[in-house]
Order: sequence, then C-alpha cells, then structure tokens
Amino acid sequence: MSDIKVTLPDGSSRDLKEGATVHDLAASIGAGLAKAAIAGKIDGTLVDLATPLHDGAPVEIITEKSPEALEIIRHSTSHLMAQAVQILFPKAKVTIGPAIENGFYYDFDVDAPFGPEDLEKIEKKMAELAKAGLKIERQVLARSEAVKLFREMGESYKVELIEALDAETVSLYRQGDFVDLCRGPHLPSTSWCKAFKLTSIAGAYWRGDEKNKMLQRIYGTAFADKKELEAYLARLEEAKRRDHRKLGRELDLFSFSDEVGAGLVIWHPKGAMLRTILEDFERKEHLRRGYDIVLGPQILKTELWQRSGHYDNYRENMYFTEIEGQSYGVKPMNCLSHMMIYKSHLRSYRDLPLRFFELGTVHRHERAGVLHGLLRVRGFTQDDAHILCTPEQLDGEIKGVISFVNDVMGIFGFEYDMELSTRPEKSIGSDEDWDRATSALLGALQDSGRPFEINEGDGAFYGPKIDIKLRDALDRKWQCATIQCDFTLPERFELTYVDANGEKKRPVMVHRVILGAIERFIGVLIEHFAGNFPVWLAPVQAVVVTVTDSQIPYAQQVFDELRGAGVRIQKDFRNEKLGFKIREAQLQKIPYMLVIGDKEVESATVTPRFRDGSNLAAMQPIEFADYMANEVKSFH
RNA sequence: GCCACCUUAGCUCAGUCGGUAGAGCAAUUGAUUCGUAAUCAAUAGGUCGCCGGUUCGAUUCCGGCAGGUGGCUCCA
Repeated sequence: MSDIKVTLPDGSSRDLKEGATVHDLAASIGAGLAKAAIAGKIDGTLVDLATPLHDGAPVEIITEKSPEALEIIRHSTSHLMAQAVQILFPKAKVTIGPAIENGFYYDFDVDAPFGPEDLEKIEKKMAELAKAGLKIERQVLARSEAVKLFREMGESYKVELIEALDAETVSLYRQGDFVDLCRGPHLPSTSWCKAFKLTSIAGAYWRGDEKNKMLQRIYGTAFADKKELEAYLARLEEAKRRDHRKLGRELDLFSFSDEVGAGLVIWHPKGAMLRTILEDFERKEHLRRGYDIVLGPQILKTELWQRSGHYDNYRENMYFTEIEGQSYGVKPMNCLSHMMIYKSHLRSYRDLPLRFFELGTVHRHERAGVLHGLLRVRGFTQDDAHILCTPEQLDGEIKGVISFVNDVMGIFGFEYDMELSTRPEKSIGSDEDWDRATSALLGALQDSGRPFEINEGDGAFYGPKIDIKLRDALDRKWQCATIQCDFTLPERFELTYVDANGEKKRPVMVHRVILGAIERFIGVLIEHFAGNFPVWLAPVQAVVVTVTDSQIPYAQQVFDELRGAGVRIQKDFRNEKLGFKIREAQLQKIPYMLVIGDKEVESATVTPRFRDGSNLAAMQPIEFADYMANEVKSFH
C-alpha cells in the first residue's frame, strides 16, 4: 500500500497511509490536536473529520477556535434540534435548517404550532442527545436511493428538495436514528454541541413563498462554549438598551398611539427638534450640490397615478379619497409633482441636469405585520430628489449621488452595505431601457471601488436601483439611501428637452434619497449613538442646573444668555439635590450640564460637566456659547 | 396579510386556580436649601386594550377586533 503526502498550512508536509482521514492526520500531529479537531479543509473546501485525504492535498485541521468552526457547530446544532423535535413530535416533517448570521434555524411542518413551553422541552431533549455523544456519520447515496429512503420515511419536503437537485449522488448525515439530507460538513459527534439556546418560534413559508404552506421555524444559536454563548446573550441584552423604541420613549422623542393609528409617528418636542436639525442639514447639503428645493401636494388625482403606472403596480400600498366626485390618491412617492414641475416649461439641454429636491411626506399602506417602531412606518418623509438629465449625463449624476451618500454617511459615522437590485417580475418598461439603466448603475458601483452585492429581481417596478443599507442595534439591515434609474416615467409623461440641434429628446430620470426616510434614519441613528447624540444633533445640548434656590436669578441670566446665543438649552431649577438633577440630565443623555453654585455666581461663570462625567474649567457663559458653536462646526 | 406570543396606574412589572387589584419609579402637596448618578413624608392615580359570549358573577375562561413583540412575505 502506497503512502500519500499532504501539505499543512504552515508549508510543512506529512506522509500518511493511503486512505488516511483528516482525523488520522490530526492524530499523527498530536493527541491534543486529534481531540480538538472537529472538521478539516481539503483544497480549501470544508469537510468532515472522517473524510479520506488524497495525495498532494493542502489540508487544514479545523478546531473550535477556527473561524469556520462556528458555522459547522451551528449547522450541527440545527440537526440536533431536528432530531429532538422528531423524537418529541414524531409526526413533524423536516425541511431545511441552515446556520445563519447569529445562529441557526430549522423549519418543520407540524400539525400544531410550537409554543414557548415546547422550546424548553426540545432544548432539554437536545441536551440529552448531546450528552449521549451520538456519532454523526456521512453517507453518500444515489439520488434515486435517497428519494426512495425519504419517501419511505414520509419526508415529502426532503423528497422535493432532492428531486430539485441535479447531482447524481446526494449526501446524508446520520446520528442515532435521525437521518437528514445535507451537504455538510458536520461535527464528528453530538457531544460537540455544548452551548446552545433556542431563541424564538416563527412562521415561515416553505421556500419563502407566500403561496406555500406556512411552516414552523425555530431559531436558536450555538457557540463553541458556554462562555461565548453567555457573552452573546449579554450583547443581545445590551442591544435592547439601545433599542430606539425604548430610547424614543425614555428621551421623550416620539410616540405612537393606537388611537391615531398604527405606523403613524407623533413627534414630541425633542424628537421634532432632532428631525428639524437633520432637515436643515439636508437642505444645506442639497443646495450646495446644485439641487433646487421644490414642494408638491399630498394628494394628486387618481388619473395621474394611473398614467404613471403606480395605480397598476402600487395600488395596494396607496390610500385613496374622493373629493367632489373626483378620485385622489395620497402620494406614496414624490416623483409625480417633480415631473409636473419639469413639464411646466419647455426645457433646453442647457438646463440639464435639473435636480428637484423635496422633503416629501408620503403615505404607504404597509401590511400590519411589518410595522416596526420608526424603522417601518406608514407615513414618512423622504429626503427625495429627482434628477432629470440627458442620457450622456446619467453616469456622472449617479456617481455624484454615490459620493453624496458616502459624504453624508461619513459625517454620521455609519458603515453601510451597497446592493444592486435588478428587474422584478412586476415591472414596466422595455428590456432595452432596463439593460441601459442597470449597466449605468453597475458601472457607477464598480467605479466607486466599494464592495457590493447583487439582488436579482429586487428592483422597483419602474427601474433598477442601488440600495444602501444600514444596520440597527440587533444587526438587522435597513435600506436607507437608494438610487433608482427610470426611463419609463419620462416616457409616460412625455418629458422632453430640446437638444443642440433643436430636436426634442427624452430626458432620463434618477430617483434618489440619501438618508431615505427621516423616520427610519432617526431610528437607526438613535441605536447607533445609543441616544448619546453628538452636540450638533442633540435636541437639548445643555442644561443649567442650580445647587440651591439662591442661585436662581443668576442661573436664569445664564439660561437667557445662552438661549439667545443659539444654544439649545434647558433649565432645572427644581428644589432637588444636585446629585438628583445630574442623574436626570445624565439619563436624558444631555451632553452638557452647567452647574451653578455660589462659586459660579460670585465669579459670573459656569462650570460645564460633560455627560461622561468629566468637567471643563469654569468659564464665562459667552465662552461656553463659543465653545459649543465650535463643537457643532467640527462635525460637518 | 401569515405564524407564535404579549396588552394590569404616565413608566417598569407583581397578582387574582372566576368573587371588580398591588409595588417601585414618575406625578401632586409639604418639609428640606443640601456641589456632580436617586432627601424625607403624605396624597392622588386603574371600566386590568376594546367589543361580544359563557357564568349568579369575567381583569381572569372562550371568540372577534385593535395595538405591540419576534419572525415569514413585502418594502424607505
């Protein structure tokens, strides 16, 4: 029997007997490694520990510490959960159960939905099975054999999955009496599932299609050890403290009311202030980039929505009303007024590009189940603009918007993901226009030099788009900025410009938002800063705090002076101890507290205390006003 | 819209195996005038989300609706 030679990541090589597995290799290196090994990587592909090696292969041993380990652990834990579920609920049919970003899930078809008490039972059973240390073994079957096997077991979803595959053979994994169709790799034994927790139950459509049966999904998470699991659960708790819905109430920024209606935000003074600051910022940033501010009405005649295609493609998301026998639609988008503005004049190529900007409030009938704090609402204001340009100007305009987005996100300190969404099934316009628009966006993305993903079929009904997504405290992605190309609406509204030869040409339209919806952006912003807004955004920048009643006259003078100097300031002259007032200002996350005691009265100064507990030196109120103005300026 | 769960005072939450409810904080009043994260006391505050049903009696059990939470689908 001949020997084989394999290469390790450090460049060294090992001689092994033919047929030797990854585990044998680990054992040949050392007993400790053999014990720690959970999988391997041959030729860059993850494999089971029991996989035989071939001559000349580069091999890597995967232990719990390897970056790849977590996914394997989670995937195997999802199988462990499926096994537990089938023991406890023999009628449950298994479907799919992958590892995901923060854990794993498994979808089951069961007679009765799971309840929270079922999770406990399942978790307990999983612990038993893990303790039993069942060997997890891979088996390769011909496709027809596998279909037969799963059909006999009554696992119709697995049969459907296998039939959809075009491979000759499929792999199965067995642990005890449990068998699952799976590519793997998996842990060598269930005893490696040491730290897991089932987190929630949810309904999920088979294959993600609303028309299919709703399955029961159980989410869970797993880690290499209990400590990491606990650290993760602690992080989740921390994220809950940053939740914008909680902070929105605590900081008195906004509220919702079931008497007003779901998904409709009520902005309290501080929230409205924050919003106003953002809106002022936006106007300034747009004006200096050559945008014109415009405004359109909230409702427009239904005929106009029919002409634009919204009525056919977006009606279910719109609100309609009737006035004097005329049907009107409440605007879900701002583009129509902007097009009417364009049409109000004969346009020359010399006028283009035209960039119409509107902080446009729109209403969309979002389905009840999708509403989520400020991040998904039914009435919201977009920092919306429509750029009308010649086809030649399109690339430059798109690039301009991408750099606009990049500048603004930098000011807030946001990381973001970019995605290109292509033509959906329900859409209008010619293939040719879609291709042109898509390649324009793609080119701009490639030029930006930033990584991006492609979402096939995820575009708007009128054109492809670039989506820019931010993450909330729980790492969920939310679309904020978007750049959408549109050849169709200019066509439908017969927009034209006169070119250099005196001929009428069709302009191209770009729909774009930078922050997206102000509501959503503020939601993400609150979580990003955990409510600790930088001075330029803080709705209240400072609070004047007296030590005792005797300082009130001077403190009032300070308050008046600073408010006059443009500082967003509050006063707390209550008859409470200083510690109490500091604590409240701290909980309100107000950046500066101006403590006024006898010392300050005497020297006509204020002593600013920053919310991190540090103190600035005593200074005159006017000096503090300058200091604040500088701090605001330094942000943008 | 679909699945599961939740809704008790302004907030956070107890509680009643069916006999109309309690705490802490907040609020109000009084005392205290106290220099960097909670001064003390008293008072007030609830159709137990809404509408029906079962019952002698429902906040509690059942149904519907509304609102919310986590997902699915859909989207800024």
